[in-house]
Amino acid sequence: MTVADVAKAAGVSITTVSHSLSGKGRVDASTRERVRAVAAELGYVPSRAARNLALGRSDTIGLLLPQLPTMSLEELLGLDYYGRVAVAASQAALHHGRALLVLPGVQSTAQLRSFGLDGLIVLDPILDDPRLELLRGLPTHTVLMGQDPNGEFGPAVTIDAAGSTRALLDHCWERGARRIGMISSDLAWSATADSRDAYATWCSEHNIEPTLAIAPAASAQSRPELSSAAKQTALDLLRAPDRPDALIGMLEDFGHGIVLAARELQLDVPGDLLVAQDIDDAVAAASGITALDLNVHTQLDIALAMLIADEPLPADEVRLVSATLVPRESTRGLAR
Amino acid sequence: MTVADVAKAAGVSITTVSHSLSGKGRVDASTRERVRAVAAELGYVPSRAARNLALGRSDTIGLLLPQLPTMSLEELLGLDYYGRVAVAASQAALHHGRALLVLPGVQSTAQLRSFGLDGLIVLDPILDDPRLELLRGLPTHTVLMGQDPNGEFGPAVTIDAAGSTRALLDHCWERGARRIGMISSDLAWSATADSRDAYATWCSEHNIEPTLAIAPAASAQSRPELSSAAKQTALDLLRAPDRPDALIGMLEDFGHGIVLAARELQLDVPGDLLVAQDIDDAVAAASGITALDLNVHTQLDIALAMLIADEPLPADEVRLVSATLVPRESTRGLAR
DNA sequence: ACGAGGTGCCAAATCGCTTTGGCATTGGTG
DNA sequence: CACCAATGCCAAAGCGATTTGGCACCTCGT
Repeated sequence: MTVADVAKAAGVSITTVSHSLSGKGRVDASTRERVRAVAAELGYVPSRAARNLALGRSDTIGLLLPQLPTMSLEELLGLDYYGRVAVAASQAALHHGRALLVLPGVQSTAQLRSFGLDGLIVLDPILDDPRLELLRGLPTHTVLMGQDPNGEFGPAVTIDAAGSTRALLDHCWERGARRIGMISSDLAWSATADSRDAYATWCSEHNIEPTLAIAPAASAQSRPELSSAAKQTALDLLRAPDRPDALIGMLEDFGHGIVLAARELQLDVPGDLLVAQDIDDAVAAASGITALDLNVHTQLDIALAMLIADEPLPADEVRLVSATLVPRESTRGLAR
Repeated sequence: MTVADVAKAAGVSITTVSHSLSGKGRVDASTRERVRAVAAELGYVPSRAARNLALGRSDTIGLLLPQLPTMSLEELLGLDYYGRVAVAASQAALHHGRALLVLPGVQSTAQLRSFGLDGLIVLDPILDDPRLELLRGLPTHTVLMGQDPNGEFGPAVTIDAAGSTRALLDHCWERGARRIGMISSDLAWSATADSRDAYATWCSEHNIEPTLAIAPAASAQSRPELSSAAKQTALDLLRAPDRPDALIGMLEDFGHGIVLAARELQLDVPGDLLVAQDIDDAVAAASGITALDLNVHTQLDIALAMLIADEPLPADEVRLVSATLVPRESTRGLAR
């Protein structure tokens, strides 16, 4: 079933069929409708390969999933977040009339090029991300989703890490916490650094001594290790004299780890300790842990709009998206 | 950068370049290596569109995500499972040298055809699935992942629902439970029906009165409603005289709902009640709920192998994959 | 009545690759 | 020496769409 078949059936030329279907050339309205009817009748669907070749574009966008040096791909991708983004990105792309290729573990520029993408979303770049090297000289338009660690690539769409962190802190403050600690990770996301800075600033504004601990995540081999790393770190903090009355976990599963630590020390959440996490997920929802919704759909809509835009965007174009606080049981309020 | 450029640079014909790179025609070994070197030097990557057009295939496989009539796509897709499958399928496809398109919410056959797929995985078909209608007369090879509700389409790869259910039951039995109840859902997956049948059979084999309850999931609008539906159902069962000493939840979040119910009734898990779930996810892992690992990677490997196989598979080819029991705290054992 | 300008349609070139069929050249054989 | 087969290479014909440029015809305005 090709244009030629439709042309023959409609008694017109191939050109006229193409013009009729695309609405581009000069075709009599009645002819155009007739051709369209014939095409529909025959169930004609244009060959994507031929279109791509003729038009020089593929209407396909890639989603480059992250890689961490130590954590195996399987484990890392076990994080709900990446699955959610993959599905949400596919939806958004379809919505914009594009197809989306999910790309985990792409190794070489050649492989990346071989997909003939005409747009690429790079998810959660980290410092010295090996993937960024692949992008050099790539003819494809690229948008980072997450913060650019070197400030070298762009454009990007990212969560307003500072604002989001402050939202979490403010929320705990409102609920009565006065010694709010943060458990960050050693992952080289620059959002991590921004959040810590925001935390330090916020503390000094509120005349609070910051309590920042780093839980080892970069060396974790599996997902449960993330929460137990957070748990150990939380235990140390909570055993200290003058223990925090609120703890914020800055990675998936950290909130849960903190809750486990509290339980072990027989501390009530939220009676003795408020707990929050900087990213929402199924575990946080199920455990009633207050968290930030990163508004993945919004981020992806923006990313796609940037990719699809006619003129290429300036490399320093960075669009910030605010996270939405989802208050839950874990920050309802301290006992007194 | 085209074959013509490489040909010119290497001083050979286009044919020779093509043959050298594909290793297909008759080319002198030294010439072939020289051409390859030149191509690598120039960073030549063949145009996928041109390949696809010439070869008449796209090396691209689609993953058709499920749709439920009532639950919104966003909510349904919020289930971790689909995100995990999407990412795992992408990995598997890449591994087989294919690209994978994630397709949520595809509406028409025409849209489906427009992607020029040469393989399609249909995830979790339900009874009267509107998507199955789209497949009629589709030139594309199709494999169902999940059970075929009408037994009409095939081939398929699916979890051995009966065997898996029995594995869960046996596990609870070994851990001392003697009144094992099941909370199933009203979703029209045929695996659901198979599991219930297996449950009935198992019970009669063990001379046990079955305790089967159906929690409303098909009408749920959001994910938390799933666990609260399971919770309500569990409450009813647990308040009954001669309450079950084990409950198995047959849908994501059901295990958690059961745990919530037990907590509300001050029943200890696993001291007073064993809890298990038929599908593993982050919440089950975090809550220490015993669950079945559906071995998504294995299923996908098989599905891809079936799609890629040279001769088309018989429509009744169904490959069963066993689920793996992941024992956790929730079934450690009853108090006495 | 004649040219200008607009309208409706089409033939042919193009995108970049694969593959068929054929032409020399070489090497081995009777 | 003549013949056949094998080898190395290439020109050209697809794949199925888009798009350019041009040909006829029609309709005005003068």
